[in-house]
Amino acid sequence: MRLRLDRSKPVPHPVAPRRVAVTDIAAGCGVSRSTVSLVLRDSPLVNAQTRARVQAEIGRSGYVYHRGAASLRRRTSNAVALVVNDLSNPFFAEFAGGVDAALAEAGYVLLLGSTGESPERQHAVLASLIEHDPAALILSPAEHSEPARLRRLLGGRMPVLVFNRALDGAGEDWDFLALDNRHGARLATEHLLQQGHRAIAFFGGHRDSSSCTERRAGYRDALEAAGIAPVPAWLVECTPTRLEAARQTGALFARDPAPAAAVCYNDAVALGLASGLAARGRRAGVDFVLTGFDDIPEASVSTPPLTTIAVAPRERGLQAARLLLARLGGDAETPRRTVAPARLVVRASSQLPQHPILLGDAS
Amino acid sequence: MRLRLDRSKPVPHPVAPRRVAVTDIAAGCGVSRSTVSLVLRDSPLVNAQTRARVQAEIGRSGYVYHRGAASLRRRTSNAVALVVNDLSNPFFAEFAGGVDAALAEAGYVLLLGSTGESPERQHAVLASLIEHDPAALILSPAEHSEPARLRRLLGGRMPVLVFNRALDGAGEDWDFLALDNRHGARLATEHLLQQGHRAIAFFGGHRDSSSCTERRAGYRDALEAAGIAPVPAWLVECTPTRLEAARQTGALFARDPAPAAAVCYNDAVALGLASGLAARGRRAGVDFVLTGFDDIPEASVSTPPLTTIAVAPRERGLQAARLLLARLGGDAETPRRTVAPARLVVRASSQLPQHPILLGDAS
DNA sequence: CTGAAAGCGCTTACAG
DNA sequence: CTGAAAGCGCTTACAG
Repeated sequence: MRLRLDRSKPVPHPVAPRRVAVTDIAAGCGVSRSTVSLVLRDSPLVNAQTRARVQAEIGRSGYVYHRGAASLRRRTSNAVALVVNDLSNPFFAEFAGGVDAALAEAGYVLLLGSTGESPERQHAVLASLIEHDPAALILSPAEHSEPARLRRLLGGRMPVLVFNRALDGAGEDWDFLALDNRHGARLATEHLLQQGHRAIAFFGGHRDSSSCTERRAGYRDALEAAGIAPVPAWLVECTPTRLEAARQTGALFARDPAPAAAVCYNDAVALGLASGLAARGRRAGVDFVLTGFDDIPEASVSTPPLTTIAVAPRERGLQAARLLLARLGGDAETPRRTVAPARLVVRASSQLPQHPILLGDAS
Repeated sequence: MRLRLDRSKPVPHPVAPRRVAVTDIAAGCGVSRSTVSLVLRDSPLVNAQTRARVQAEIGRSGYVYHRGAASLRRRTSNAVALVVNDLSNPFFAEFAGGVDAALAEAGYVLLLGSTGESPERQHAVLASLIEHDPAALILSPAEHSEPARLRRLLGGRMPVLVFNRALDGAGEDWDFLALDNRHGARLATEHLLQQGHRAIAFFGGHRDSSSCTERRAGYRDALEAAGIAPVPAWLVECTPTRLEAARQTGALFARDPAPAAAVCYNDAVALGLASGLAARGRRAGVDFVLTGFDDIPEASVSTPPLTTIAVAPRERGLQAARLLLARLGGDAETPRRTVAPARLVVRASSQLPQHPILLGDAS
């Protein structure tokens, strides 16, 4: 799917008729265009009766303010661009919903693009969006993004907030809103430790993704704090989809001793693991415990319901938009890096029913 | 949450420095602005060497095409506005994802807004979006929208496609992409009938919403075709959320004889009903069967997995965008009303295990 | 094949 | 308090 950045074709239409413009309003009520403009922008300079006449004419004529023209002249914009991975992913959909809500409330408009995790597509989408001169950009970078290339494309044109995935070296002046991956994974691991488990794997994700690295670090933190040496064979990689996780289930049990619990990279992986276990005659939450990450809607209705780490993506969206709006408002105080809290949500998948069996070499 | 349509404040910034514009490119390589413009738009009129020089200068200078200015002059736009209910709803998130993909492929950009089912918010959001002069609009109307008011606001300015909810009387020139609610509900009902059930309720939704009316009609169609008279007490209304559905479960069993099966308004309602049944000691898919509508992601992982009607929201998004792009391209052939197919997805919730018990007065 | 001029719809000093 | 003039960045006839 190639993006056409072709400028010749957007509308092969017969040219539109001239629209109602300030000129028409001015003529319609015998004032100058300047006066109409002042009325539009609620200037206190205009005489009340003049204002009323102009407003009546505006109502009558079906006039629509042309923001493009105003932005061109004033060199400002009330659009904010948001680029995410994919709206089919509820995490990003919720995030986008939060961004949208905060922007609408502030009178801004949202320009949306998606990358589908492809740096090429990301480049094309951003190139297309910046032509619309957004006042700011919120970017959840595709995996394998090149910070320097993004920097070159976006320049210092506008405030940029990077979400979710670090973009090291892209520039000190870009904001970064991070999820607390490390702490979240630590919470999940500690929760399993507290229930007496010691043979705990880390399942899913790709080592070269920053969020996976961070979550693994949190897992290791918790194990080390408990005096447990991580078992390398218990770090199982897999593409973070349900299907792949189900397929990779066997890898968890390839070596002896096998783990009896797993901190999963995310909820999709955890749900896949649960069905992979079922296929091998084991039951999640009964003879194997696990935790997820994200708290997607399915987590609470799956069987068993999934213990997971909630990151409140909608709240992150609100937060991201507000942070950026504050920058637009001239705020130079707020630190560039914000880490959003992660919260443990305990459900049945991590709790053995009735007679908890302590597995592994519990001390 | 009031929308500010205030025009004075979007950017309280110090004014931006002048950007690199065609004038600079022209000066930078000793040609006129006209020539630069022709190069930008890939005109074949330009001499190959001149073109090369101009392109080199464009690359060097970090020039970014200003679509706002071009659109102003040409009276065109390559933005399309999309207004949905709420991105937190996976149905709309998927739909928006499809719209986005089709638009991006065609070189268009997406302006997104959401109504949260409020006609007031919808009005404000649309008023804000049209100031950005979108080439077309895709609108999934909020419940209780007033067609005439929308018509007044939007005028005949641009092609409009209404999705999902009929907007009668808004204008013959607007496209309408409908889901086949009636046929979908009929399929679900027939599926239950084929398994021998006759005591089938219709559960959830509000009578005054068009999609509920249509789905009820499909339910009635199937019953009547099977020679069964609908029992009025088996039409149970409830707000289509999981929680409300769980609360209303009792209403299904208020009268004797009680139904032993239900066609639910949507998946959320069906899942709520399943937990409401559990709370009363009945098990969905074991001693009560049910179907949903939408095929949300949870449907396949719930317990039991939910038989439902798939409407493929992402495909609807692609379809909506393509339809509108065709209109922009001058297509006058395509009929104004399109009905998207609904497909039955059979899972365990509608199938009694092992020994199907025929309930009600099976003939 | 290239350039000078006008204009899209708005706003902003600057006069009055 | 109001108006005439210039200009944001682009494109489009029209000459040459």
